[in-house]
Amino acid sequence: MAELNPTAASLLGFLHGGPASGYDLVGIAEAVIGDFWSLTRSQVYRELADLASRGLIRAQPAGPRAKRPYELTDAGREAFAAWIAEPPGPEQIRYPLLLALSFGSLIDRDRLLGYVGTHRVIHERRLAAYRDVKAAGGRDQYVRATIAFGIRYEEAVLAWIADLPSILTAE
Amino acid sequence: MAELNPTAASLLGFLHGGPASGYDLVGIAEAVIGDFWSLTRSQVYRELADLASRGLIRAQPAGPRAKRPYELTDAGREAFAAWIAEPPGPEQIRYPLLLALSFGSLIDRDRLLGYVGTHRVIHERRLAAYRDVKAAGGRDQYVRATIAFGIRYEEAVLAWIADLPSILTAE
DNA sequence: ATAGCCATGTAACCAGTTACATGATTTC
DNA sequence: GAAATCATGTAACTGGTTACATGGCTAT
Repeated sequence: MAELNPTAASLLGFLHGGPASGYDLVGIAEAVIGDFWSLTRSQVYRELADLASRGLIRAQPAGPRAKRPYELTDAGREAFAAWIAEPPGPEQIRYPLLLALSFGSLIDRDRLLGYVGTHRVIHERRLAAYRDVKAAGGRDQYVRATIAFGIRYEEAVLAWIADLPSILTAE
Repeated sequence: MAELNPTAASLLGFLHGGPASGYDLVGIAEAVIGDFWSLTRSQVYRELADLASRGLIRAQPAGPRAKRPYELTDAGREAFAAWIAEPPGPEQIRYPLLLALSFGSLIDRDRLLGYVGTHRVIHERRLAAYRDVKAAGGRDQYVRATIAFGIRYEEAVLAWIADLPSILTAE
């Protein structure tokens, strides 16, 4: 039995909450893990087709608008359990702003600072949004834990941006 | 003229420092941008072949061990300038530990805490390594700025991990 | 009835990873 | 002359993105 990739595994994870269609799953995934695990519609449909062909999920009779909910099978539950029993790998960060910054000596200084300013606004908004979610309370403790990560992360980025002038004007 | 992808663009960026072979570039990239922009050998050789076919770089006569250094062409310099003049996109984070945590209700609690502990050690080591680099000083201000990011980031992750028990024992 | 959104999916491409394969040079 | 390592690259696959295409349902 081939291994699950994390994206497929997360679909199985969400199906523990009951049957859902591809469309539903895209929405759930964006809301719950979208901040640190991106996925696209195409990918979801492809993985669902693959999971179904491997017997890990089963299509239910189509509902209105050809909505095709999938349900977990016992094999799917087992495959998820096997996946989650493996230690999670290291995180991957790809940050184009840092890439641009690495080549700071080849960029016009004002342009570079403009990029940083744009990102500062983005991170301020995200931090505010996370704080709103946190203040609203609710959700399960695990989702709250991921939001706590988001808050720490955004705070760190903003602190770093605040530090930048003193790093970049030196010399 | 098709756009450059960030990986190809970074190769052009490094070639501003003088001719370098694929092997050299892998080493430089890992050292300078590896913490927030991963790339593999295969990718580098493929991008170099592509850049050469587009006239953005030019192979120099091979040295010992078939070492084939490439140099920037004027067109390459222009292409890099055009790339860097575009605002950098949003960062992408893919963090399997957060994914596992999202499904915390489906995991044995001790196992989950074990995963977190493993990552705490990893982040502690990385933070220490960044601080060593910082203390050693030197390098250009832009590289120092990316290291400052790394320090802020690792500190944030560790602070979050320290918070976790209070988030997860509630309820 | 028609406009807008819901919901599905396919196709083509591009980027990233892993595994394989080879030969030259240096060091002992 | 053997072992280690430097340096190159190819092949095959997997995963991720973008663009395209279609039709059903709902609200007005």
